[in-house]
Amino acid sequence: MSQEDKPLHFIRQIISDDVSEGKNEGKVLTRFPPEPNGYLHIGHAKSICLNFGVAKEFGGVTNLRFDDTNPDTENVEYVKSIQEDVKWLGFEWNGEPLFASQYFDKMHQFSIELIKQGKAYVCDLSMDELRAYRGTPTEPGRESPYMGRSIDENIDLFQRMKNGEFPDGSKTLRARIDMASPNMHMRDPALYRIKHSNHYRTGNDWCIYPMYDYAHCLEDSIECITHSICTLEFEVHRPLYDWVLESLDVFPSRQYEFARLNLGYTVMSKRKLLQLAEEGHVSGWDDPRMPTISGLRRRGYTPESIRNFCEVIGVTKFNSLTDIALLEHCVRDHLNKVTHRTMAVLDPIKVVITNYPEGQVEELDAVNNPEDESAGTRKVPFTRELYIERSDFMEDPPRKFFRLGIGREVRFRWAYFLTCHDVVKDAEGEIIEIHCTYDPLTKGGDAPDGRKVKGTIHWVSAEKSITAEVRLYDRLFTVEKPDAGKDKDFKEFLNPDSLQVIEARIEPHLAKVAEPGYRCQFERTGYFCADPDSSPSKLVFNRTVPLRDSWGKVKNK
RNA sequence: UGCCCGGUGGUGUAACGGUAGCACGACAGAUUCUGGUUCUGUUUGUCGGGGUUCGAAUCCCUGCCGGGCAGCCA
Repeated sequence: MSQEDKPLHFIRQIISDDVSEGKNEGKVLTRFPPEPNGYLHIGHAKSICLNFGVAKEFGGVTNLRFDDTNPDTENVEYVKSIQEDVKWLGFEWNGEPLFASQYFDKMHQFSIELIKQGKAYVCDLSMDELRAYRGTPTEPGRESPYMGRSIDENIDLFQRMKNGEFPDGSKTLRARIDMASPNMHMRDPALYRIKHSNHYRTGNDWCIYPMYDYAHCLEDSIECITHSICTLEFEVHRPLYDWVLESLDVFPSRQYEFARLNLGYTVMSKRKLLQLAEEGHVSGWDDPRMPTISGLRRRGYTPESIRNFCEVIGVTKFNSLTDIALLEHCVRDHLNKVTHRTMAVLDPIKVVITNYPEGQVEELDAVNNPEDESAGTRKVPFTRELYIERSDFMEDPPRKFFRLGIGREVRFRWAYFLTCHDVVKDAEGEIIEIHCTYDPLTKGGDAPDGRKVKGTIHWVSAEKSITAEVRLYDRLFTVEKPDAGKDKDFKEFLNPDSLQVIEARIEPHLAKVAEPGYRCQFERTGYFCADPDSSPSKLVFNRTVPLRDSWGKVKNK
């Protein structure tokens, strides 16, 4: 999609206006601020593409900043994976990765300033008491009995909180705003809580940690972020964001909110993804069925296709549910252009060519990618005994079936026209062999007499093909909104058939080229990607996405 | 029931007071050595009611519907 084609969604509009008005000297600085408490998913990709994309469009850059203000849930494994995923998606952040924890000293200084202004106080209310004092969305809260403490007393108490004199949960530092505000977040929100926890970066330097609402705006301001883009649920936090920055008279970063991505037949919360990984419903965060970046990567998705998806879904403030078909379209669209074709038989049945010489092997030329002539050709061995898909043969086919049947002639891709004459069955009546004859004059796939066939099917040599494990994935859940039910756990909707492992027969040349991460199209079936589990001695492929199948639709009618 | 934010075909979006368009999906056809790709066509929409205006998806009022807010999570 070219620059001009990109819709001017409301975030682009705001930034474009700011730049043309000369706000911040026309500079644009955004940030991507993940909390390192889980792996990134496709919803984060939307945010990444937005933040990095829009900054770049207007000549700006983007900071990668880890919002590590809660040491209980965060760790370096996540920090590492997040950096990998952002890079893999094709984005480059400004300078070194940044960490909220780098600013703990500054944030602490700022809070002393707030206390001195009379805008913050130490509160001894317990969590339960605070809940009672806070009121509800429809009823105002009540002022804390500790609100009237003197500035000196607050400074002393806050110092002692920092020094570790008090146990977890015994005190908080709170902003003094308005307990009667209709906005719950303005009812004297907690700024700092006591947490005697070891932080993966600051160790035991701190036993008080800043809350999101206090920390995030300051992180933005300290870095002079011009446009702080976040999701809709933070909309009601914006008055507090502005309150902190205005009270401290620091760089006025501005927060803008857009609707997070919801995708059908999956879940998008880190908590739920963690649950799936930890409880073994999937093999881990990078299981190819997961909507994580690492899962999609392992599944065979390309960064280009994910970026394109993030562009076409748009950016609005409307809560929507995006059709998974759109994501699949994006990956097919890209893979169609770039992947080599190869023949792989997923559910093999043997074909014997009764008039083909025993022991003869022909190396036939096959086109690698009809969409890209520069992809060249390869040799495929053709022999007397072949495998084809079981579904490509029917003993008593309906009229619309264009594949092999008794008395029917079809083209074997890049090879010959073959006509079926007979089948061999086992004791149960199951077909175990299909007997055909070939027409030597049709070598290469065309008949010199101009004869046409309705169907072309793929095949591999029984003798020369190799085996590979193929993992066929289906949607992880059986319903479009697995987490919609209030009384039903989302795991009740897990699809028991989301993974099917089969043994396929594939073209021998794949043994040489299919390094883990190698993507290709198995003709007529789908796009596949060699898994990290794959090795030269045991090839393993993941099905990224099946090809569109208009025959499947006809058949199922 | 308080406050905040939303509502355009089946889905996702565009239209910035002036012809409701695009993409995905679905359906039909053409092309094709992949029932893939490509191409063509069809289908379906401004939440309701008032107003302002020559003219409203757009501005105003009102109703309805959906989402968010009561962590010492982010």
